[in-house]
Amino acid sequence: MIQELKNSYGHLFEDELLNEIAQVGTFKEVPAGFTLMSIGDYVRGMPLLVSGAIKIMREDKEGDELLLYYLEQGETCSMTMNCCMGQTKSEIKAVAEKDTKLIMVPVQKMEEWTAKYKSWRNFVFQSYHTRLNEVLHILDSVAFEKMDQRLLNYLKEKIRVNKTNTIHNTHQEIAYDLHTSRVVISRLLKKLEQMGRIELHRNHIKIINLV
Amino acid sequence: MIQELKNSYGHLFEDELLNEIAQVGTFKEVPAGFTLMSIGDYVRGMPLLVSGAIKIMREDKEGDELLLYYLEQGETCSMTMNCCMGQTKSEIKAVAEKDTKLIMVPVQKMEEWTAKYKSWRNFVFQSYHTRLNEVLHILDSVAFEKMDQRLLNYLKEKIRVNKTNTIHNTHQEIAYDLHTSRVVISRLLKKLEQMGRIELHRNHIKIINLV
DNA sequence: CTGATTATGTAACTTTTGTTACTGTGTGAT
DNA sequence: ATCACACAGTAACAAAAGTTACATAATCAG
Repeated sequence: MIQELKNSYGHLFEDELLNEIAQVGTFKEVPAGFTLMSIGDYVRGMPLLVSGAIKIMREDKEGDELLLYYLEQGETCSMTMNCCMGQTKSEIKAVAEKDTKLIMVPVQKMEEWTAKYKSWRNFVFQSYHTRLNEVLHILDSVAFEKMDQRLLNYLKEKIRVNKTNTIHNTHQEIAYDLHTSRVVISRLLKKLEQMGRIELHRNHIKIINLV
Repeated sequence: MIQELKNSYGHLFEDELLNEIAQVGTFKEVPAGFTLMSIGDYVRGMPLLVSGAIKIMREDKEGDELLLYYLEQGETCSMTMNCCMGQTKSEIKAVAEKDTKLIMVPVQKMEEWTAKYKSWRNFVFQSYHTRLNEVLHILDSVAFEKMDQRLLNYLKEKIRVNKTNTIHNTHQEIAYDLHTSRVVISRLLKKLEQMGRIELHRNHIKIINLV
């Protein structure tokens, strides 16, 4: 584990902190599609991403969903910290977007390290900073843009995170992520295909040019 | 200033920190409607609210606006911290909702105090925590609710912050806050009036019962 | 008082999004 | 092969939100 840790976090944390993480953290490997957290779960640990990506979604009591952002290598989830601090249950859902390796750190360590290590403090602040900005961008997208533009943003982000030109999702899954209906997504995707920007296939979409 | 400071922050910070704030902070008093910050402004200080309330709005380059939340006594703006950390320009607009008293603290002090005072650290974390949650709730509202419900939420929050049953706004102003058009707001307000839940007047709305 | 300005009411229409319903077509299990 | 099922295409319609246009009423400056 210590090697994985150093590769992803060596440039961020001092050796002493890396050792502490190695001591109290537990290594986890989850396959794509694995649900790491659901709405209502109690938060026990803080994830430090080593490789892969995790999809973070907002989910309300009625089961309405909305994609917030992806966690990637070297990142953590400030939403988790958020829940820990408030002693509240999770209001988000976390699903592995790819096969993912991560280290879980008990939440009790968080405050201790915040006082002890400047690098940890910066990491936590940086994380809050990034997540707040990402949530703001999603808010911009939902509040100011129409569904066709939101779909384009979605496809672009998806190929960035997955480093591929083929998106392996059904129209229904995309509809869930954007909180709309399958018919709406099929309609808009068909338009993109007619513009020659994508190719539609069963269970996957080939990206030609999103500009 | 030290007295104002103690009233609002005495229970949060130790005396030593209160003294430091008093030394480097500048006291400010602004009237309702005063714009404290616009999009593109550089962030020079961090506001500590002493009394009153400040309306925080998201604003994009096209001038689209959306109300995010209100800052109240004893609170600060993590959006400000957010901007400071990233060395970026402000992506929000701040307007005094009521006559407001506040203390401006130079941003340079932030990191220094974060290392030095546990109470400050907690305050900053708590602030990020609260703001992230508030932005999430706005996101829920925009993503999952229809305009009639969003308008109700808006009116409720407005009377809570202003501690009054009369809202002194034009329909156009409300439309800006919710990022919709004046006609839509007039339409929905008229429905609420017909339900006997509000009374409409020129330049103000009397709240009867929002349940 | 008069005229200009601002706020509101409302009709008529368009656009966008959401819903229902039905079709056809791959895919995989047996 | 055949059956069941999940996925996608599409039409027809409904609902919500946005737009344009105009009328009327309150307010204010001169």
